[in-house]
Amino acid sequence: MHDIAVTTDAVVFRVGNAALEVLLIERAHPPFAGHWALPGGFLEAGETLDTCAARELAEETGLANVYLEQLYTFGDPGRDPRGRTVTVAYLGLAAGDGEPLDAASDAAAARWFRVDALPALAFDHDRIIACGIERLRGKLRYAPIALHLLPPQFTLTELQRVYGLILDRELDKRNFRKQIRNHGIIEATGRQQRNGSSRPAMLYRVAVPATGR
Amino acid sequence: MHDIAVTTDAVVFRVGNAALEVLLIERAHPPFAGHWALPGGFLEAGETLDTCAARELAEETGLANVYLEQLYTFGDPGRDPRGRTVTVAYLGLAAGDGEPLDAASDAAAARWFRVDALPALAFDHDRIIACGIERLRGKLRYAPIALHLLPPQFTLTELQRVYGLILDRELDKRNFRKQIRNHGIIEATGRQQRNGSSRPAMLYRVAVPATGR
DNA sequence: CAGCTTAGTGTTGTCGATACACCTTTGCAA
DNA sequence: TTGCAAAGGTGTATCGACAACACTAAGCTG
Repeated sequence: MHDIAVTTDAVVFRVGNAALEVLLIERAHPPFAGHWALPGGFLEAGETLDTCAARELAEETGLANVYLEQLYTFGDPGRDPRGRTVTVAYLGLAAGDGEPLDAASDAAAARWFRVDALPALAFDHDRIIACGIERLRGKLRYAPIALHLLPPQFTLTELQRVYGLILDRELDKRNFRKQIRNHGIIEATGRQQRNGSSRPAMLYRVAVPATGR
Repeated sequence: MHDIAVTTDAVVFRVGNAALEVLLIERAHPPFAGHWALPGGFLEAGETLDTCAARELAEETGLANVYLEQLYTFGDPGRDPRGRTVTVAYLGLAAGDGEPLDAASDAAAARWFRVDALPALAFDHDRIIACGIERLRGKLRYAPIALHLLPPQFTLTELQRVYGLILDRELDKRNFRKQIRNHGIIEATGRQQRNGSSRPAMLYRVAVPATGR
């Protein structure tokens, strides 16, 4: 109506080898062609904002089945050289087990970048990523979102690594395990995982809180 | 660009006589003329989202100098019968001391309603208010936002009343005062307030954390 | 000055968070 | 076969945050 465009952008995190990583695409078209940016694009006629974020993410990077929640909306005039654009940013969490990426649509490439070594970014996407990190850290303290950053079965050491890397500090193994057990949101599967030449670790999964009865 | 309009809406709370209240306007024009709704309106060319929310609130209700922060963005297709509209909702907090309201612009009237006795609302504004209450309760636990619901000087009893009404449960006076003192975000002014025929109460204000030095 | 109304104050028990060190299980190589 | 390297797994003591709980103080009114 007032010549305003609405887009969504997704800040998708995973925990890589040794650091928190964010998913970026290389823009195939102007503006900012050749620059790295968050996956996202224009809201289409019949779809919800949530759907738009998931669709654009899948189109440009091939990632599906990613946890997504709304993050913040950015609409400063001048943030897009094409004209007035309001973007609804989403926070996404992907398991670190390396679902393959598949750049397509407006993306020339798609890659994970360590959050402490980001390239130059298009638009105000650096601000949006900073906002995402802040939210991720904050929410980790009171919500079990870290589970979205792991495959369906995982060891306690892996889970602790996720917390440690996001909060950027070392955690005590015994205290960590005690907390997790008290909250009771995960449960042991019977299975174990062997990691090379050391003692195997118990695998855990998210506990479903006694449906039915 | 894609025939999408962007608006802002403000969910402004205050603590009234005996309950949490939200500010509504009576819509002067279709759609939903005569219905109650949140104050808000279309984003204009050069302004930020924050500015738009403050401007629309001031235009329609006369309230200025209200604390505002972004809440959530609603964009489901069908939420506005005129066509596709995405609204960025804001959470607002006003002091309960009764700055007078002044309905104008698209508002035929402006009034405070108890959140437990809301009229029928336009659009999806009931959902937006529910979202605002949830955020207010959640944030109260870890951020000193209750101070925005009081005048610059206030008594501890008043502050406790604010917390109690928002959380909807009784709080222990001694424990409450201990917590507040420990957090150290407010300080005593020298002044006292007389409330009729009883002992006067000490007035407090927000402590500025030692600027300068 | 008696009585009403609101302001203001401390102690105790419980629970969650932190700090901290050793034994166990496996694979591999000497 | 043994011993060594590498990661898994476990318990206790201390401290600070939070909940429960009852009386005295100051001012006004009749």
